[in-house]
Amino acid sequence: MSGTTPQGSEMEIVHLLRAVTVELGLHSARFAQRHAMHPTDVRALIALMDAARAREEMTAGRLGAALGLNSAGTTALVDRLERAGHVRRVRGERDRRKVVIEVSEEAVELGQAFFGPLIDRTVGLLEGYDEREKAAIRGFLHGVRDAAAGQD
Amino acid sequence: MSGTTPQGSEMEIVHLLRAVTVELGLHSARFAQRHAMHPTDVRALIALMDAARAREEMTAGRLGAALGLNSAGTTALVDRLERAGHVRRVRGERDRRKVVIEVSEEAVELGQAFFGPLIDRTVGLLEGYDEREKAAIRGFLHGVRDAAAGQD
DNA sequence: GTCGAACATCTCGCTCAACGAGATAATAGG
DNA sequence: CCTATTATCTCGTTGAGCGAGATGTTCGAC
Repeated sequence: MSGTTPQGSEMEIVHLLRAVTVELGLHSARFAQRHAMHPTDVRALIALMDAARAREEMTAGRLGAALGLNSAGTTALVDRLERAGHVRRVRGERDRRKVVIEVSEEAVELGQAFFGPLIDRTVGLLEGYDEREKAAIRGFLHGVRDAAAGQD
Repeated sequence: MSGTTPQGSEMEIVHLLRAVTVELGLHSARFAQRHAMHPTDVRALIALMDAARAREEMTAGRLGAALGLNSAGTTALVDRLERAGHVRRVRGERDRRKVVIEVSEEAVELGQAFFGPLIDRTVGLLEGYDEREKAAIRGFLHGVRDAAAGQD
């Protein structure tokens, strides 16, 4: 932050954005460590809860693909989560080759207890802004997401 | 998941923020994979470049602490980075127990080539907003960072 | 109906990042 | 100098994730 940048205002926000991603990552890491899980396990639970909210069935294969794991790694991941009681394996009804992964109630509550307060505080922050300001925040985040996703 | 959402507008931004952190994480992962590095190696290089920009010497011990590695892991990390030519070990002049880690020019250029365009696009985005909107973005990011850092 | 190809998941053996414990080397204080 | 302290490295182990291949399931062709 020592003023060597020509446009300090913009770069300050860039660094702030990076700081936010770092802090959110550390927050997830704390959740992982507190519950004796690995970062991958947390990402898996988040993916599973997202799927549940979208009323989509998440199979072992889809989960592995979403996390960038191969079949062996996915099996080990689901083994770990199942052993810890965070998920259940359910053989697909329609297609019995599939293994549908269901998040346990206990894991959902764990996640809400840990991430809920952060979400509430963020929503609280947003309520302090008017529509034009919120539109700016929304537009900026949208743009950054697309810039990061589109880049090569 | 939908326990506290009477207002969709705020939750949309919360999800957008999470999407941004996911995309930025994937962007770093692409950088790591393309250069045959691990996520930890990328985090290490970023920490080293931050230190360099702040004109601070980064020693092996401080680097390990910043990344949450113990001494053995830190040694292995620096070994990897040195073998790949991304950093150099330099024995401390004043205190010869210390090992100062310096980032190679080549690694700096690698990082700029990959992250520079994204930063430029982000700055470009920001230039489209007026001061009040930028203040809102800055304030929001600031608040989220503190909320994530302060929690528990 | 039965056969074989395609598919979804699991098992086995391996590699390598990170850990714990302890060794080695250098500084500072009495 | 001799001891406590600090900084880094070495050794042996653990465990997540990979590649290859085994097992069980569906579906179309005949």
